[in-house]
Amino acid sequence: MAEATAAEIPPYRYDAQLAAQIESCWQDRWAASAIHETPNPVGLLASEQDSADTAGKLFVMDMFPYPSGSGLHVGHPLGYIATDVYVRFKRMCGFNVLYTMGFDAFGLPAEEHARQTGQHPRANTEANIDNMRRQLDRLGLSHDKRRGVATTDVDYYRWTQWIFLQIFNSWFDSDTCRARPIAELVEEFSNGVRPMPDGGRWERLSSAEQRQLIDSHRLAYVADAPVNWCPALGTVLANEEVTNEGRSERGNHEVFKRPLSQWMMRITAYADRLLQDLELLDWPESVKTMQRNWIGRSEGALIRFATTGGAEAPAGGSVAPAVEIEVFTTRPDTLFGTTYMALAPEHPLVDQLTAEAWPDSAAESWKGDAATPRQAVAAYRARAADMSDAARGDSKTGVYLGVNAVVPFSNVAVPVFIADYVLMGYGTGAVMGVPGEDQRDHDFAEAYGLKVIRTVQPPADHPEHLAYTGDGPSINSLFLDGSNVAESKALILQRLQEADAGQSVVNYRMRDWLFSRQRYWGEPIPIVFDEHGPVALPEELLPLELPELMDWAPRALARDSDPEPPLGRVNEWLDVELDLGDGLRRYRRELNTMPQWAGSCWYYLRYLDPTNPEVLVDPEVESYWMTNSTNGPEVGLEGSGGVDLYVGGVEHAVLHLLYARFWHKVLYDLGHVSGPEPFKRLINQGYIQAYAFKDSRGVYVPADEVEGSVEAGFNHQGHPVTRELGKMGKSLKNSVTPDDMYVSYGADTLRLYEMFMGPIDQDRPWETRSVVGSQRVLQRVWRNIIDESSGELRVSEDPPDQELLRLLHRTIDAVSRDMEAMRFNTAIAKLTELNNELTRRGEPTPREVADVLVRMLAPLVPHFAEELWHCLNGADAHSVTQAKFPVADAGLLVADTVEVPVQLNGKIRGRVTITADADEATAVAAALAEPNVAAHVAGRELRKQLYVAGRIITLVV
RNA sequence: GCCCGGAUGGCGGAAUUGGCAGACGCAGCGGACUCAAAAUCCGCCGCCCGUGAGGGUGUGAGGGUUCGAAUCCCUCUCCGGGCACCA
Repeated sequence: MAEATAAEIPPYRYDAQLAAQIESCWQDRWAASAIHETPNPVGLLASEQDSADTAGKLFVMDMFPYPSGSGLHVGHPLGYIATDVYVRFKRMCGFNVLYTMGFDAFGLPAEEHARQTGQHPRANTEANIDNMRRQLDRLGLSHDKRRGVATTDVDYYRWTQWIFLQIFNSWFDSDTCRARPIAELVEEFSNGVRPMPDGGRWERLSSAEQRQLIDSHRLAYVADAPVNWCPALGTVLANEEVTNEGRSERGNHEVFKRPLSQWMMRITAYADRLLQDLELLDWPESVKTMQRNWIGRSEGALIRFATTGGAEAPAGGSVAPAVEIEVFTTRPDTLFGTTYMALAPEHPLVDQLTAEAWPDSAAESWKGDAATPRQAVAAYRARAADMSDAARGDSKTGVYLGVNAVVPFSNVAVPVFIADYVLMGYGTGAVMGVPGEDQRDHDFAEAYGLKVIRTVQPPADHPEHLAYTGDGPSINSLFLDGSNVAESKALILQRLQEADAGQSVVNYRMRDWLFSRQRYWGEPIPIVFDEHGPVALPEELLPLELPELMDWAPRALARDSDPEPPLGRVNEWLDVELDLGDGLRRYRRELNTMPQWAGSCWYYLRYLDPTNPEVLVDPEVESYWMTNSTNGPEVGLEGSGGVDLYVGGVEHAVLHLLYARFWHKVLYDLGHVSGPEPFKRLINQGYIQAYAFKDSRGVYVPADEVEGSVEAGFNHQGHPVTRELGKMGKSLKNSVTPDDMYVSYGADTLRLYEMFMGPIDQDRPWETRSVVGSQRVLQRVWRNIIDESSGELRVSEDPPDQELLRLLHRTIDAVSRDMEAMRFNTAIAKLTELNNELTRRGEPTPREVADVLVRMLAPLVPHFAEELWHCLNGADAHSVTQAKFPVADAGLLVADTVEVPVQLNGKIRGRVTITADADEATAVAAALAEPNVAAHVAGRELRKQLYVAGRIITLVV
């Protein structure tokens, strides 16, 4: 059978076998000649050769992958292929392009996978990286291999720790709105330039108090806060890592709020800058919107309410100081519609406020069936604590504290409740209940029989049972009456300020970033503790290496257990004797590690100067690659700096991309980078989807074992199954691996197919049976240049005729523009059209055409093009990588004559061929002479005529 | 509920942003070559009427602007994504 096959298939046909030979041959030669290595302007990676003739620099990146170990499917490399095609194109246009790929190897995914396979995370991670490298190398990606860092490299995380120390040793100066070294804060406090928060004097504080004050200003700080504890993962999680349903983003496990002492990053200090600087970025609008929503800026007012009644004076004390409740509201204009007050159950004032006994005014429904307010509060709190945030969702419940609050100006007393629907985490954890203008408050008021006072006049047809949130004149509002919402807001704010009862304020939804993880596989935090708190390790002690632990798995997996960092199991590591300036002393190490996001916050910077032992990145190298003002005609986006093009999945819209922007801004403030933003242009590549099949029980069956068709129905081992479209992956049993495609078609065919499937940012369904189309295209190109049976060139030395030459240059023009705009699907279509014309002619291809065609194909199918390039130019020729991308001859783009459609009363009635520079009269005359047009005009009077040059002739009769 | 995207042949998609709807590919149909099949090459391929030339109709639905609308405006339907007691 093998013989028969060999006899039938021409020996030099471009098939999977030949493709594999070509691909491995050229990959070896490219590697040997270091052809993809990109020089830096200075430093260890500078080149001796002068590279002055380049068109400029370009820094292109993919979001680096987690080496998760289950290997790649064909959906993973979509973005990588796209960047590689673009990078190769730009190199051929003369750009000095930085392009490489690293691995995000610390963190939960890698450790969870290691846990499942039982291997040590380091061994597992290294094996996974090797496997992924092999799969990716096979695609022929033109990475500069010298620059591909892994976040788990000691040489890399040494600098992650260094950045942590930079952040720890900084504070946010809200006057200048930027981070400054902590030493400057100490200086300002001690020399009196900056007033102390409590009005005291720096020298009067003990050294422990001084440290406490300073520590409370740091951008990285330890705080006791309610955090997201995920027992199943054995760690706490950032808000960004918890889903709306109150479960872990990774693994979908239960998450509970519990107070713990944890490392936090003061990202909230940067909320406004993170928001404003989005304007500088060329990012998808949807990602910007997600970040805006996450930051959640809202303008409103803080209003203070006095309270009456309530708890008696503390034992032994005199009179209890008047307790004030502070609320945040975006609608201060509705103040006089306040008919109750509601606090979060966890609100710190609740204990002070709660009365000993129910006052006479208390309605039965407010008491929660309890004998005293304290009992009611205790019962209600116990119930609330047991529920996740999400579960607290739907109900509108609460209990009365037995105490009243007083509305400023009107002096109306309103009852104070604690209520589920008020969240401690937003605003002040207390709201003024305004049933007239807020639907949630309206629901609550209805449930507890509270009054509804409208303070904005609703339209006549507004239903009685609904809150009115629109604009209108204020009513029932004393001095606000008659003003509209905006006017009333301004007016009440002014009066509140004068009365010292409130002020305008900006509130954010975003919280500080919880930075500790009770996990082994992460960067150790370079901090030790003495009896007063955290002490930074000096830079000389970096890297602080992660100890090799055999017993690394998390243990605390029960719901009520406490987090237990694995690093605490190593006694000799836990306690350490150091001389940090005060002589040799014992310290206790920080046992938590950094979250998965730490390493990915700055890897793009290390790509620039990966081997620099002195600094994170040489400033000259950094500003060379990260300044993009000279590059591209974009208006209004200059000055952000950053990676020229960043491609990755939309799933990182708020996590990685927000954290990285935050770190970059801190580094910018401290003078370590030259611009305020890390990624100037962002593209989210779409997902590759695939059909998945379910049997009658609803269980997924392997998609590659399913037979049948849409018409005939699908079946698996004789049983009918149903088809659906979903994300490719193990869970849907619908993965197709690149390795499968390499065996059947070769890497270049896979590249071409993935780029041809559709626009880069669109989801698209994978169809293995369509891949053959891309292979056939390459086979036809091959046949137009190489004789399949002899392997000889099929190229003529004659110049192409005018018609072919014009087609060639039209193709160059269109393909260049498509490549620049990353519209690879249409670029491929146009190349296919040109090649189809060559096939149609059936003659040997003119060398000039073959040469240009091969160069245009080189970015898309680099091995294939390299092979043909050397067939055309001899084995000793330089690489097609170093050839110039063809430039269209403008003179050949305009034809002498054009065929123009004729539109009569809105319908196309024919086509006429006229000279390209014909005027309207000539064009219309030609149109009227066209038989079919003439027949339709049939003597009627021409009412209107129009000629859009080269496009259309429009006639109206 | 709010905010973004989408919807074009049997399928993936194209249309220079208001100017020939369906490029290119898959699938399908017909032909050439072949003893035959595969491969290759040539042709057809939205729907309806017509032998044909051609005519009608057609870009989720309805309306509008325009000489001209897949593209702009209004109303609606469906699909995908994000946010959601955020005071």
